[in-house]
Amino acid sequence: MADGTTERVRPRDRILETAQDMFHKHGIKGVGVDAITEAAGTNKMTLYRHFESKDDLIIECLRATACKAAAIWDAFEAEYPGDKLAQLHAWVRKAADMLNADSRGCDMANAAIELSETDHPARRVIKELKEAQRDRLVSLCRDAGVGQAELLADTLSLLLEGARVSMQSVGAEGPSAQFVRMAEGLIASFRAR
Amino acid sequence: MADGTTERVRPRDRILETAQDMFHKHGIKGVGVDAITEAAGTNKMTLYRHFESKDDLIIECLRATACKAAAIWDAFEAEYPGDKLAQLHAWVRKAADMLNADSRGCDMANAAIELSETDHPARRVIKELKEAQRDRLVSLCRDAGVGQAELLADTLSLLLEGARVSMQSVGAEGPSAQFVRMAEGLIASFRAR
DNA sequence: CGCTAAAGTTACAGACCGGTAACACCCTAG
DNA sequence: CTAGGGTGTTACCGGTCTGTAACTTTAGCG
Repeated sequence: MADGTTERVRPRDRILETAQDMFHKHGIKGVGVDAITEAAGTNKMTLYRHFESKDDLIIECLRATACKAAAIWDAFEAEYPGDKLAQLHAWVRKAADMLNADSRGCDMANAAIELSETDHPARRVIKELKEAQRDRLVSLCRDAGVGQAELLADTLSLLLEGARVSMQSVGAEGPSAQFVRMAEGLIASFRAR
Repeated sequence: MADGTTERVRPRDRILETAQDMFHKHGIKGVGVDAITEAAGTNKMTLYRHFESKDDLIIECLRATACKAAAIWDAFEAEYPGDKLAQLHAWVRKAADMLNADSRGCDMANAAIELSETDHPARRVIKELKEAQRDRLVSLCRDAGVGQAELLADTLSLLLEGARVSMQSVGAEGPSAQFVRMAEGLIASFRAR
């Protein structure tokens, strides 16, 4: 303990990272600020000096995860520069990898379900970030030369979203196990016409 | 108030009905037993005389909603006796209707997300009930004479599950708006081969 | 009527929650 | 060396949560 990694990083970043991880694993309402600060090696006062409230922390966490997701998208472009179809297949592969590696699904979708209050401040952020991801997938499908790009993108979106939640209800051996086959079949089908 | 409807129904059933409704609207962790009993026109002691714990109440609520879902399935058979393909299309229509009528999604999926503890007693019930629904959809697809019935059923499952959660994150104008077109397209595509 | 079982009432225990106040500390910039 | 901002510590507030105890009231039924 007391290693450089833990000590050098600013408390705010440690809190943000820890909160992301704990919200993801245990859900937002399943984690209290005390548990977060303790796991982050700090205390509640420091948290409230950097974040207005727990709701504010939640929002910052969602923005942070959205940033990480954007970095993954950028990696597709870096790996297959200009080849949008290859990037689309990479998206399918990456989505499947993340399904297998983690069974707690999408933080934003989970948050939307947990925070049922329609006027919760996090809701508009969730919608905004999810719409950005949707736009990105639509663009990818369109630039890959697929007809009805929006319909394909939306179908893939729902498939992935469904796979992530199905994982949590029926488990990994359920319908989500066929995600890659479904997605690839859809892409092929949309390209054929 | 104090009308026959409220008074005649046994407290246990009133609690069960009210809890289902409130869990659905506000989430499981978003509503306490006090609020449930008050809304049900009774009190906490009576609740705990009929249910061992809140977890027990949760499980009974999930079983009750599964029963209601089963009744909807039975209605398909009653409306199109023997015509499995018509029943499959009725399933799509009904799913879309429920998407439009209510934006809080599937109680079982929501519960699975909210109750992140892997050993929560409700988890095995959720899995069991979801698997039963999956089996039913697979049978319907198979009996409708569709090749690769399991794959079609699983794809439709994920699409619907995704639509229900997408509804809660991006809203009704998001990808879920295309659910019927996607589902019908898939059925047609699977039947064509 | 009178008995009994179910239901209502009140109060409480013990834990946890988000959030704040007051104060001591330490590290670094000047 | 010193001043000051960031951080840690402790204690606390008011509220909510699940669950229980003891007692009173009500309702059905022979």
